[in-house]
Amino acid sequence: MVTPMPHPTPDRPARTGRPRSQEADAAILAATREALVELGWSKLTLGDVATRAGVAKTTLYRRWAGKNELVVDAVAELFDELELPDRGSLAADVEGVVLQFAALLGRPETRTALMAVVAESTGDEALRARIRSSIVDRQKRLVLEGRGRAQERGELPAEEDPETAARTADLIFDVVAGAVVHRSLVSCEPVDAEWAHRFTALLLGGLTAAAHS
Amino acid sequence: MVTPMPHPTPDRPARTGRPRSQEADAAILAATREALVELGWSKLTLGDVATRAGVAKTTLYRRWAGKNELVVDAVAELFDELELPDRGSLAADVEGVVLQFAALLGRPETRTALMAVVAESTGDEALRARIRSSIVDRQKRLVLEGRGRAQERGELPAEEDPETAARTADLIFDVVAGAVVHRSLVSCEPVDAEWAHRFTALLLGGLTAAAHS
Amino acid sequence: MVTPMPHPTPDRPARTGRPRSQEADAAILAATREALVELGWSKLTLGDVATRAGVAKTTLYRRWAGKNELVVDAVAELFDELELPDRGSLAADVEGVVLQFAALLGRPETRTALMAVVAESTGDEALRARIRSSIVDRQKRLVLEGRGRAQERGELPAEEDPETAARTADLIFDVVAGAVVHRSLVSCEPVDAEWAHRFTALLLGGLTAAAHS
Amino acid sequence: MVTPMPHPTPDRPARTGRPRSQEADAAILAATREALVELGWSKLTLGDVATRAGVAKTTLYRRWAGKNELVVDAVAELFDELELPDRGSLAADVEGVVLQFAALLGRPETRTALMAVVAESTGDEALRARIRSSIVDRQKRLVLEGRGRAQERGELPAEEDPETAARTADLIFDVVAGAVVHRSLVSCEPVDAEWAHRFTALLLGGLTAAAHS
DNA sequence: CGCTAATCGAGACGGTACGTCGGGTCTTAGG
DNA sequence: CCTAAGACCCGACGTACCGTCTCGATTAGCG
Repeated sequence: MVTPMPHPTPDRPARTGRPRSQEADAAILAATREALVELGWSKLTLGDVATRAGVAKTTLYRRWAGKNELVVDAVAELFDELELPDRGSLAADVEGVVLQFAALLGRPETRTALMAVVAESTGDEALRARIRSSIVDRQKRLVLEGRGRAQERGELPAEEDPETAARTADLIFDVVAGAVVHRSLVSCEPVDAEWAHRFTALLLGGLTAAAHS
Repeated sequence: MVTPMPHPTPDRPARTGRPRSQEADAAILAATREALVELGWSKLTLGDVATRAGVAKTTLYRRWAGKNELVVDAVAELFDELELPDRGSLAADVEGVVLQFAALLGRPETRTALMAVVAESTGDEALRARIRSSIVDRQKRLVLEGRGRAQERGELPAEEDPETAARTADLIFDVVAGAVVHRSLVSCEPVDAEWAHRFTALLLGGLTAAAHS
Repeated sequence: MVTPMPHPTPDRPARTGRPRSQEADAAILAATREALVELGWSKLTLGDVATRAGVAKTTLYRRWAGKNELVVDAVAELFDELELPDRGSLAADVEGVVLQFAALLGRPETRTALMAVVAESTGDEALRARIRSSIVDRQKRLVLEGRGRAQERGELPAEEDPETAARTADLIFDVVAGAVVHRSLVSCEPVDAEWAHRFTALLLGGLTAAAHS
Repeated sequence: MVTPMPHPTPDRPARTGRPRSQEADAAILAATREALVELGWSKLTLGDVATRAGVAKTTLYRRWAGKNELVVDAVAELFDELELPDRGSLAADVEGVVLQFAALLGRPETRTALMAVVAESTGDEALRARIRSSIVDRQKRLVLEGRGRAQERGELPAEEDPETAARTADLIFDVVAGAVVHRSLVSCEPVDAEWAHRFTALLLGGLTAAAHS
């Protein structure tokens, strides 16, 4: 399957014929999330999603090329909820976003879908790219935003080398996201305020120590 | 499927009837890894595994309750390869194990299977427990071993409170494993010597900073 | 199996969705007869029939509930070939239909299938009814037709009591069909012109004798 | 399968090793009849028969080559029950044996097994021979016995030509057995005293009429 | 207002894999 | 040599989804 009808139709207005139903899209995505919660990834069925959405299977396949694409889209928007409210200090900001992220991963549709699509993507470069652009990379904004805010506050020095800065941001992103995901989904231990505090201390301590070396 | 014959038979010796073939077990696990590499998780078929192993499908179902259980067992032993060779310093040890772990995750059977079974486990407590006991928890030994060695060397102080020590070990484990997995499988960036070095600096810096606070 | 979709749909027109393929039905029934000849009843496989018919197994199961039902339908129409050509006398007509019937039972698909479905039907009232309505009862027409023709010729008197007439017709039917089947399939002796002649003499002699008593 | 261990061991006394259990044979045959009644032919399982008989599958396969052979043996002896008690006249004798035969066919194990093994035999000459020798031909004695008795009584003339006599006996056998089986198993109508009387009248009338021609 | 064309629902289609079951064989330990 | 037990290979079962396809029936915008 190669995305036979790429997706709605961004700019090609399809000026003739019956237009696609907007409600169908919303109903399908909602039904997908609902089914994910109830059934998990592997037992989720496109036919079942169609039934839940009150839609024909054909309608579903006209818009998405398969399970992977559908679930990625259904889950992606959930990740846009993450924000970085200004809590006054870098440490507080980090703890805040860690807890927010953990709360997101605690929701069944998210925890199920995230790992599943990542797993599915290991042999599919196109899917991997879609995940990164739709989900992962969009969250790096949080790191950059947090660093910018900390620099404004004077908690962190302005970086000299932009390349080093980018690499450090990537490192932080992998450490934060990886640790929270691992704690939450693999170790299956709670990401509570206490853990967030200890983790934040470790991270910021490491950053300042690394900066002085 | 309800795990009709949970697994071989550890202590119930099944003293009657033809004994189960030891070679079949080995052939099945090897075939599973081979098929994982070639096909990936979702296209892996138990019938195909049986064929590759030169074994009847029923033989396979006698021993494992399904795809998940089989793959967990097939992959678990790969993780036992990880070791902690003494490289003379804590930093060198950490970098070594990070690179080793990354190399393991770079192998197709591992990268494919690990995320998939974790994903599958989000709605299945029994599977989650099996993964933890067969794969995850066994690697915590590396953290404990590394810390012990560092304490012998005098790089780290002997911990005062055993509970705090355990929590710190868990934290470190989640940070290391999570960061490497995230870097490798989600961000899809290489875990090379340079990244390992930067990560180790961050981790150890954070540890000593946290210890002084 | 509980006849999930009893059969095509005689009067319910199923006005929505893609209509069922007529060609598929014909191909399946033909493939069934072919497979019966080659393999016999017990080695006939629905999967194999589907393959021969160039049809998916599901298509087959959509229409028939199992092997029995399929074979009954596949064989039933063969029995409609039987006719009662006017040979000028009752005796000649009877001999003719006996030989025709024997020829039909000599064909491998018929001889194999008939006994098998009858055997299967001993514990299945629904199947028994299906066989009677699809195969057996339809041949009683031959008895009635032959009697009518003989009465027109004056060979037999018009019956007085319709109930007695019906019972006699049933008796004749059982005697003719039973004797031919038994001779052909159980005793495994040829039903040739000579046997047909002797049998006809016995039957007609008995009828006239019984009529006079 | 070609009867790997022909059958018990008629004259070869197997003078060494543990002797075969006599009780096992009886238990297996009884269990076979029991299972036939409950399950019918096609759902009868050799494993199930073994379990019912309290015997290992191996034991069963050592004695019989398969389902067909086993069932033939299990059913054959039931047919030896048929007798021809002297009722004083040929007509009464015939009616008696017809009713006896119908009663036998009314028993579930008989009705099920008879047709099934006959059906199975259509493509297997060896099985056909086994059935004929074990079941069918043994019943011809009834015809011969009845004729002999009728000749003693003077109801029938002594036959002149032995070949004609044999052919007539075969014809009668096919007509009687066929009609009763067809009435009972195919038409599914009761073989009661009334039907037996009408049938006997037809048969004997036909015989005397044919004899005069 | 009618045409054109893409949409919608429904459901049948050819496939592939599932997990189970029965057949018949083989391999144990024990009688 | 037999027996009970049970694992073995094999092949068919009937089911579930897959992704595609054909239907008749809606909707739009354009002429």
